[in-house]
Amino acid sequence: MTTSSTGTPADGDQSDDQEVAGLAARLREHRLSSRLTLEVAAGRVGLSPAYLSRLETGRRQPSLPVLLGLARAYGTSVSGLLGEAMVEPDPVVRGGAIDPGRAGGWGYRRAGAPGRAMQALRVQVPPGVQDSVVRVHPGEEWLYVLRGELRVTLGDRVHLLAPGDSAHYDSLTPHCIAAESGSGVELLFVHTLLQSPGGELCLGGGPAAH
Amino acid sequence: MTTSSTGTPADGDQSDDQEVAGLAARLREHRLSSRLTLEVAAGRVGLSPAYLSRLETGRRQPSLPVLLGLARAYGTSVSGLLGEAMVEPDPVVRGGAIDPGRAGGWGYRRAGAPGRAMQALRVQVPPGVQDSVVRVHPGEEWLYVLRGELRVTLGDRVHLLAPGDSAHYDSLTPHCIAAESGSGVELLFVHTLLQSPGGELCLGGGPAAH
DNA sequence: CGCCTCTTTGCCTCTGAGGCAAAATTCTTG
DNA sequence: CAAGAATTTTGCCTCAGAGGCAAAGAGGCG
Repeated sequence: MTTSSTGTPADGDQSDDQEVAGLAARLREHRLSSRLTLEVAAGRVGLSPAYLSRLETGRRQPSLPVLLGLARAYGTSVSGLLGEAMVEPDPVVRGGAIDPGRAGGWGYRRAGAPGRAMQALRVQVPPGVQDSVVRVHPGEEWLYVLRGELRVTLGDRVHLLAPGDSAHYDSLTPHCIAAESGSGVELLFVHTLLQSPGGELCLGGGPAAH
Repeated sequence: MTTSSTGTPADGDQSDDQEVAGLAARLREHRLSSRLTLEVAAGRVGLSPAYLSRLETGRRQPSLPVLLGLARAYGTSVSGLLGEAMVEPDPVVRGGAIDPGRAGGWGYRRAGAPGRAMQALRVQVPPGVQDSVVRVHPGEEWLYVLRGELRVTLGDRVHLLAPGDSAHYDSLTPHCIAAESGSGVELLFVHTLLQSPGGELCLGGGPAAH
């Protein structure tokens, strides 16, 4: 599914099927590893043993409440039952709804305390400039769009950020930014500083600023 | 069925409802934050806009395939849509199926290299001994049952481990262990050493060994 | 006011969730 | 090996509810 969305609606049928098939196996796995019988496990969730058997053999698909019940009964999460890759939370937080817990770390306004591992900048992205260089480096970055529309590429996903939107991501994911709107973009940029070997921070000029 | 059958098992009805209610809100949130119209979003997943509207207003519950499709369409996980607390993977790994990636860190056998932050022990838990002290300290612990049945309490969950089973958990979760079987338990115990202030490791005697 | 886009609601169909009881299979034990 | 207990699977039925369609609200805008 990391496959970039091809645009066509359903290419997911197969992977869905796979995920659901895995669910059946994982259900059985969990029950057996807890050394429970169908009857006991089913009773615990409020199901009939017959139905649970069908779930574990992939002949039925649980509804949402049943799925939640099973997850709880087995002391795991729905995500765990579905075998979902531990997806890190969406790096994009839209305007207004900025998680105070995260964006609240806003004391580092401007160039923060020198000793800090974090630095904040106010950046002007000129209209034409294409930050074509994809960057990868250790640390963490957070940015917030003040004016204009920003195109942020994180890994293979492209996000369009409007004023008020923000993004928080691991700097190890390949990333690059560019102005989407014709009049340039103004943004706030915060990142951790992991003291590059050279010691200087190459922040001065041009599109290579971040 | 969703109606909790016999009184005992299901206290989950409410939290389930809550989780499902959250789903509706989160669906809308995701779609709006992607600036998609019902029609576009629905088309992308292969649903009718009307149905998607019902999902977002909590008037319908998506089936599993639909849920998976939505998660993919919005670039998140089912877990994310359900707002599941990021559940750390089940600390208990049953016998045989020991994840090689984790249990494989087995080079520290016995008392590992002194400089290492990890140490391994072979522990005898006598029959009667109740390790009633709940421990909390920074670090990580891993244990493996060789003989007998071990009762491991992690947080508020009690796990029964048979020979071949293992558990891997953060030492910050309150934990205590005890012999379940009458003839005592024999286990391997590995943990990180975060150099206690006192400097000594109080490993010598009795039930306080870990 | 009329037109447009977007969302919600009424209503219908028909799949498939889920229970029950009987059959099949596996595990014990004499 | 046969009798019996425990566990899992299958046949069959019912009915809630998933999900589509088309029409009815709800805002914006000229």
